[in-house]
Amino acid sequence: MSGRRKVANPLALAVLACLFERPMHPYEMAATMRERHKDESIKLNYGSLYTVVEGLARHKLIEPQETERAGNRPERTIYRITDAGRHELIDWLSDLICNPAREYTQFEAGLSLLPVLAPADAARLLEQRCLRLEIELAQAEALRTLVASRKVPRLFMIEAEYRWRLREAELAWVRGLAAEIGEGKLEGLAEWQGFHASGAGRKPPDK
Amino acid sequence: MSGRRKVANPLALAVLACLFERPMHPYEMAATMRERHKDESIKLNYGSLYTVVEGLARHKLIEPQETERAGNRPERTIYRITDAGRHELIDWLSDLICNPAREYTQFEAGLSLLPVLAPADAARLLEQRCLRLEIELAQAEALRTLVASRKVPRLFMIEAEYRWRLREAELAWVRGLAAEIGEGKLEGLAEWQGFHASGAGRKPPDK
DNA sequence: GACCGTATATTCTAATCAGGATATTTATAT
DNA sequence: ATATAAATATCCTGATTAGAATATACGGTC
Repeated sequence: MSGRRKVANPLALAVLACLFERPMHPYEMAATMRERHKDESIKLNYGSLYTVVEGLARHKLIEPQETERAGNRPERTIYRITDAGRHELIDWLSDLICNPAREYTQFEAGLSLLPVLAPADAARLLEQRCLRLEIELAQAEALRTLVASRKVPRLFMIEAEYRWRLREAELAWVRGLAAEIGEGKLEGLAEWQGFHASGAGRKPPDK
Repeated sequence: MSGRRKVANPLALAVLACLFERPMHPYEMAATMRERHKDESIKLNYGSLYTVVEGLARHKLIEPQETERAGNRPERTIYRITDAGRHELIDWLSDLICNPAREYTQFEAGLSLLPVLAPADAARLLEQRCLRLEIELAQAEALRTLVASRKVPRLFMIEAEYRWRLREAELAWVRGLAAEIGEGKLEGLAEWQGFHASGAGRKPPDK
């Protein structure tokens, strides 16, 4: 659970996890992550993947095993994990699991500036969000069914389950907030309205 | 609710919000955000702040109003928001509020790779997380009291309330998961254990 | 057999970002 | 009086990152 990591991108963790299983070339790692839907939890794009692999190799957490080519395709380098890499993987992963980290989400950023919007607009937008969250959750239902039918073991979709739970909690809370504003019950609503009625944010007259 | 923004860093949104109130120089924006605890929801550091302000000015969303110096301190530039900037602020903020965005959190990344850890270790780490979440929530209690005492209107801490709610939901879920693993009730646990008992992740013998 | 879309595989580049360096002023303690 | 710390204010630079560009192969269809 050491200090700052040499390679900090979570994608690097996914790379280590792939190579923990068996040696692969980068493109195959990407394919593996996609197939297992890990790219929904860890941002994956090729630009970053190759940079991250390079970084891991530079720090000896992984190393090239061989380069080969199939037919006339571009040559590809197969990497394997090192002992240091295995250690880093476990250490890093343990860290992520046991230490709640400060995260900066888009919605929280938006909420923190909510007073900028007029109360009525805010209420309408929050209701919109509820609708969209409901749609999202309905779509997730399909995946739930998949797990329930034992086609995919729950363990392998545990991160999706976590995401749903948080979305549900979010929905419940946002619904409440939208209602409170809509029904005029939020503390401080009068001031908020007053602030906007008195022309906040309009272009100030050039004196 | 347009496509990709010219300046995408949420800090830029905070800058626009500050200038929506009144003209300021960058350092004052930072001080304002800190004072209002907005830096807990929007990542703030000086390096980014000045870059972002420059970007906003380049795109005419804000513009320098005057430069002044107090005593012998570095000269400072006071910016004001433009009409385009006011529009962008409302548009962007509305977008954040009404569209649930895909977020990549550290914990979700960790969860998605949970099978890499041995079940017993995973359970222990998840319990650890619960303890730390409890501490976090206990500390937040102080802020709750502040709001309850009407020193700070609820509206101005609404983002913190949201964060607590999600943390509470997380705690409940993680507790459940840790218990299921600990008590051997998780579906697929036997396979997971077997996988680790059979030497997964140990250095493969060089044949 | 010519065409088109998708899969295989990597590299390049422009832009963004975080962290620290810099330099002065004011407040506090010695 | 002097040292030290904290606040004021900005800028620089290396590292990271995302998106696009590149190039070949394969599988199906008209």
